[in-house]
Amino acid sequence: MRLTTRGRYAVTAMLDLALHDQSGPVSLSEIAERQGISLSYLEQLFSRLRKRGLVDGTRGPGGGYRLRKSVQSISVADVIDAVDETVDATKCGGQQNCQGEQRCLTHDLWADLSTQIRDFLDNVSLNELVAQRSVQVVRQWQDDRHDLGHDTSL
Amino acid sequence: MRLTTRGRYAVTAMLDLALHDQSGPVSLSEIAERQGISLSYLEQLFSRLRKRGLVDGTRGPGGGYRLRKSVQSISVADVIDAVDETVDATKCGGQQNCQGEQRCLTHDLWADLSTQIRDFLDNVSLNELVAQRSVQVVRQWQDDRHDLGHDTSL
DNA sequence: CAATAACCTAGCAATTTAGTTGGAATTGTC
DNA sequence: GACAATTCCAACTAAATTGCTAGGTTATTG
Repeated sequence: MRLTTRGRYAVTAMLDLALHDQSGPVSLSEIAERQGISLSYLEQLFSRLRKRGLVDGTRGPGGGYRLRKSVQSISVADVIDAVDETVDATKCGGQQNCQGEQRCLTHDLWADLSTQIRDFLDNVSLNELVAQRSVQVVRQWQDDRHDLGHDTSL
Repeated sequence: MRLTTRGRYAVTAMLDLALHDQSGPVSLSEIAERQGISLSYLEQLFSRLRKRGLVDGTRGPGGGYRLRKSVQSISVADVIDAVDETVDATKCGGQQNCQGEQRCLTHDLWADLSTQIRDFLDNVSLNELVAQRSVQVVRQWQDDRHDLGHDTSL
């Protein structure tokens, strides 16, 4: 199945955006610094997020990205789908041609698992993440750290 | 996370074993043929399964593998654990050092998801798979096909 | 015009994966 | 005892993927 660092990075970056876009667009370099993700890699991720209509980008000084939809209406599954084509535990992508032209013995098992994962991720929205205490704690830490000179070792 | 073809192959092979070991040891070449998995690759997988105590191997003509425990007591999670070290959606493996020395923003999300997946796979045992109608259908198909000359195109 | 930032394309080093190759060592059968 | 079947074992490989870099261009602000 396909649930990799790329998806994790995308969700983390989107959450960072959700936490900071009240005061206007958030630039990728801010996110890169706060979340410890390479800028160019973020650009690639946000290119996909933009094409999926999850964010809007504005160029030039003071520019950056904003969420296009409300935090309630963006699920973690939306974000992962945007960057990581499939969240599917079957080999065949649900096509039932896992072995030759036949379904493999365990097709249904993987199909069921995929459904479980999808249900879970569909039902977590960005605003639920924002509301989590653990997220707020980390957020505080990160904001403090990057308001001062950002010379903490990494 | 780590839930790849290797784990799928291992579960499929173990299920094949569960379906056929009433009549004595099952050789890997049988499984390879029935399930369309490379023999040498199966050998590598069964080496791990054996080290984890899930199967017993006997050499020589008429030899092969048998389940070491009952089908009730082997879960899908057991099998995947044996071949694919981690089923963990976090980057840090639960260590909370996902970003520098800090937890990343979304640590808890991935930890929760990992728990969900693990619960699901823990609660599916080989005998439940054996009992599934869809498995029996495919089994019938595969057995018929390989009892006759196995010249069906692949 | 200069700086900032999104946007775009190509490539790359490392890792992982599924598989191959080439062999032992063990055991049943003739 | 020869031989074949089979597990067992180690090293290698081709292909894909991943996270990232390099090197631009376009648009916008001041």
